Amino acid sequence: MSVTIKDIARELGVSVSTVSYALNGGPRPVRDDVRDRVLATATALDYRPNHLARTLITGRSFTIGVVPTELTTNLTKSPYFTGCLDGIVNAAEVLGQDVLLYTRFDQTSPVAFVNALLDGRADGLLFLAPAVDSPALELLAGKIPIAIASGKEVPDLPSFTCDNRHGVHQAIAHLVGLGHTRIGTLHGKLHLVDGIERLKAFRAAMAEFGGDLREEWIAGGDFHPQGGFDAGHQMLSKSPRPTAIFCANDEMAAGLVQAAYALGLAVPEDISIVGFDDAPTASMMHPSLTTVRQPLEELGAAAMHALIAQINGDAGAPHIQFETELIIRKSTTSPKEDP
Amino acid sequence: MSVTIKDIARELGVSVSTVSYALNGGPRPVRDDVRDRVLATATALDYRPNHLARTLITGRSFTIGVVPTELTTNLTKSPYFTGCLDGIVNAAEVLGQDVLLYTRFDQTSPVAFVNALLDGRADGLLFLAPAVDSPALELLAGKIPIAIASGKEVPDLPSFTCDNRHGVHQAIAHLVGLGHTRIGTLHGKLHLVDGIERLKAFRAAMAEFGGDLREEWIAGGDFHPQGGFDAGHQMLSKSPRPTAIFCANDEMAAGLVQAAYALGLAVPEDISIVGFDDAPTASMMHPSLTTVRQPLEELGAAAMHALIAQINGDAGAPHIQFETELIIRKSTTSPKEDP
DNA sequence: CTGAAAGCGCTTACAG
DNA sequence: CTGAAAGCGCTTACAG
Repeated sequence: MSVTIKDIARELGVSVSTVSYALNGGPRPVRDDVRDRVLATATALDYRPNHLARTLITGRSFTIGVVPTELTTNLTKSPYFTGCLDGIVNAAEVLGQDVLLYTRFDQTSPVAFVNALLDGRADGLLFLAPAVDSPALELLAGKIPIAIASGKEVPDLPSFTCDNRHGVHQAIAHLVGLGHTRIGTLHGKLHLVDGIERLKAFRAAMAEFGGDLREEWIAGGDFHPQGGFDAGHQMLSKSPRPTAIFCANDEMAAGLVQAAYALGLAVPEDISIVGFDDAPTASMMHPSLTTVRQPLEELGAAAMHALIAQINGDAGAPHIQFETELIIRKSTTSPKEDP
Repeated sequence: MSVTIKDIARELGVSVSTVSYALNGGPRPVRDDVRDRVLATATALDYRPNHLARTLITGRSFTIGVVPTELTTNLTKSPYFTGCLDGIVNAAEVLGQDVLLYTRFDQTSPVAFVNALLDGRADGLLFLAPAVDSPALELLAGKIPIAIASGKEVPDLPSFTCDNRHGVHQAIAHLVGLGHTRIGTLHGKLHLVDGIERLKAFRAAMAEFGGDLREEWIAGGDFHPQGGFDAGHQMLSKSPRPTAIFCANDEMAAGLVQAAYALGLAVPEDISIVGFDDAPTASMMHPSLTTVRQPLEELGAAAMHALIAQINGDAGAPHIQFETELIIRKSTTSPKEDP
């Protein structure tokens, strides 16, 4: 039904190999006039190469599969996801790769999941914040090139994260510097590396600075705005409440700000709030959000480059931690004097 | 190198057709014990079906290609894009489709571009805000199922937009109702339908309401925050300046707010600002943004469903306009009395 | 420089 | 219920 190299070959009375080599410009030489006629006929017949057939033979699809954590609804609403994807897509263009989003997740079995990822369409897989307990990475390792963004380190697989420990330390040091001692945290999902590490780093920093660490000032917000609102609302309703709260991402911080407002609290006067990521919204919120910036685009792009390097046979599986940067805005100030 | 149905057939001493039918559960019946042995052997050998080979024969990839307007850097930073993509991805999961992002654009020739999109990997193409002068749609029509989001209507192709005319009318009516007569606009890209229609609707509404329409209060902002800042800064520096500005999207509105602040103007006291889209940032900005909401997720999802219907042979190419909704927030108020 | 042929991993008529 | 074979549209040794 669609035009193939066979049609061109028949039309011209040459072999399909000649057509193939002419179309590809090599590697076998083709007589100039033959090549010209092949090209002209291809255009005349409106020939279009079939990427599938070529990939089936060459084993290269020039397509990278992106595997998000899990398909929660509104995946693309996540600033983490879009930030990384941005870097990935930009790098993909430079590297001549297309991006296949694996949006279907067969939760019934890891095997089905893994099979779906190994169906031949992608030359490599880029995992975005994989769950630490996901068996997928182990099942996949060695079977296809893989790079990991914001996941746990796996031997022989390149991985890219931000320096969570240092980032959280910057945030807590900032709050302590402002005079806070009663500091709480809204942590993220604890099956994700970023969730685990930021909570751990929070505890470590509080211990280091001798802050007033109370378990009721530690709550989970699932990395989502609503979770931040709910957990924050509960934490701020208690007495005594913290004078500052570190949130493991900006989305929870946004929810927390709303919770504070709902309780009639002023931000930052009554409660200082720090986020993480420096999502696009952070600078536009009211008040603008003090946050720990991680370079998500660079992270996604670096993972993409490492993946392509791996596909091309370049050895090396770097584990890179990107530096974080504390961005001080208007959501933090010194605590009020105790009454 | 990887395990194929041939390996299973050889292992069991049956034909590849039997293996194929057993694996697929039909359509040809396979004796129960044979089927069980095939399945067991497939698992034992760690067999994984090759999606490419199957697609090559069946002509169905269960993959939809998403074609963004153009690959500007930071594509995924656009709330329009992520909003639509969100709906697309959600619908894709429901419909059992994967999403291929066409990120490489061969700007050198429309033919090369079209060929890339017709390479066999996608069963259908979903265009996001295609340029009105792009030859791609005409070249592609009839060769592959297509659905269009926020593009111009093409006969026989399903298309989905919001009701730009009514949306802009709502915005201007709101401003006029507040007492504004000196109203300007920051328009978007004029090679996109949304850009064209919103500007046209602005002129129409101003004519209808008898507002003070001046050409120097009409400027282009390219749909980007920086463009909104630049064009807004210039417009607000002039004298007389408008008391209200309608922006063709929220990103430009955000830039315009910054421009107003940079000039020492208060929002909304000195200048009322209305956006379009109701992007996630709109409610979090300071001041929160009055804007015309269009249901981007629904729009993306509807386009996806129409595309799949088309692939499945269901006739009909609906041209649907989604209703807009005016969301009144804090960036608009009555103009100050003239001094 | 060129052609005939094998083969990538599948599906599916065709013939029992 | 099953096997042998053709074929999807390509690339690439093999043999001139």
